[in-house]
Amino acid sequence: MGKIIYKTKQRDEILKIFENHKDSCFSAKDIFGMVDAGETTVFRTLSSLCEEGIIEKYVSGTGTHDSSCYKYNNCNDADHIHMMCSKCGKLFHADCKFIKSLEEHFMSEHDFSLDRSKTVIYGLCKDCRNQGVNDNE
Amino acid sequence: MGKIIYKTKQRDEILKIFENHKDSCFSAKDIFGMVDAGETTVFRTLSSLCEEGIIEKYVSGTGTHDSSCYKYNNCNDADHIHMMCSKCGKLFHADCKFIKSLEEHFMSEHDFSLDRSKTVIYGLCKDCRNQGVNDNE
DNA sequence: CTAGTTGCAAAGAGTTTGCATGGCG
DNA sequence: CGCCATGCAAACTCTTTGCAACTAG
Repeated sequence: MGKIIYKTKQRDEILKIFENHKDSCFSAKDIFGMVDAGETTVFRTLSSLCEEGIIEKYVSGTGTHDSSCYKYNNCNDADHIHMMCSKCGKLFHADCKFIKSLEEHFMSEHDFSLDRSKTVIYGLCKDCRNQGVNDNE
Repeated sequence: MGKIIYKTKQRDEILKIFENHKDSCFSAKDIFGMVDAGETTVFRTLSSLCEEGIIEKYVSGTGTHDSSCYKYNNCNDADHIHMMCSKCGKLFHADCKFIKSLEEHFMSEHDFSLDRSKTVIYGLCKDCRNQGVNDNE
């Protein structure tokens, strides 16, 4: 059957970071800088945690060298979806009942079962819109 | 003022691919394999076309080696949003009025101006759901 | 002729793999 | 003690940059 997961210092440290910041996104590099573990271990542990469903992998298309980011998966019970500002890169929660009807719409009208944890709505957040700055880059 | 865009064989070939497959996504590598142009040129042309708003850049978080993909931008006049199946990777259109209210909701309730062309809804398409196969990878 | 374009080669960032060592169960 | 985890170094993928030759306007 499946492999046994060992409890090690490195895995523990990494896991704690996500548990203590359930709403934050971290890149592999972020994590690497925060724990006492090798790069390889960080990547491998992140992969494992993803497979185990404990964290979720996201892709941010903001910069030139885009790196994946990882976040604690507390979407199981919450009715929210993520919004990412394409300008500042911040991640927000749409934590409301509307999401329910969103899912229902996609299911009934488009035969598509929306995956709340994978979907990210892109756009501009309030602050970035108010700044009105239109820097093309 | 802005730079003049030259009409070259390479740019032309690349552009034609997108125009002839307005609903398909291509990675830089795909394009590279389809035209007679150097890798650098492909990347640079794709960037240019993005800046000009002719195509759009997407990020696909499906595999291990994630590469960006590019698609013709026919979103200017259409009221649709994209749905990508996390299993088969196919891209669908949600081409309906609901999107309007979706945008309105995010704006009024969350102060977030949704970017239709960047946003991709992830989930499972009809076919993949019906197959019922739950392959973990 | 001039400014934008091409493409090779090389650099660069992010991520994965090979392999020997180390540690949990 | 066996199997999984660790981490260094090296490989690999995707993308960008430098630079000299080229070409559209």
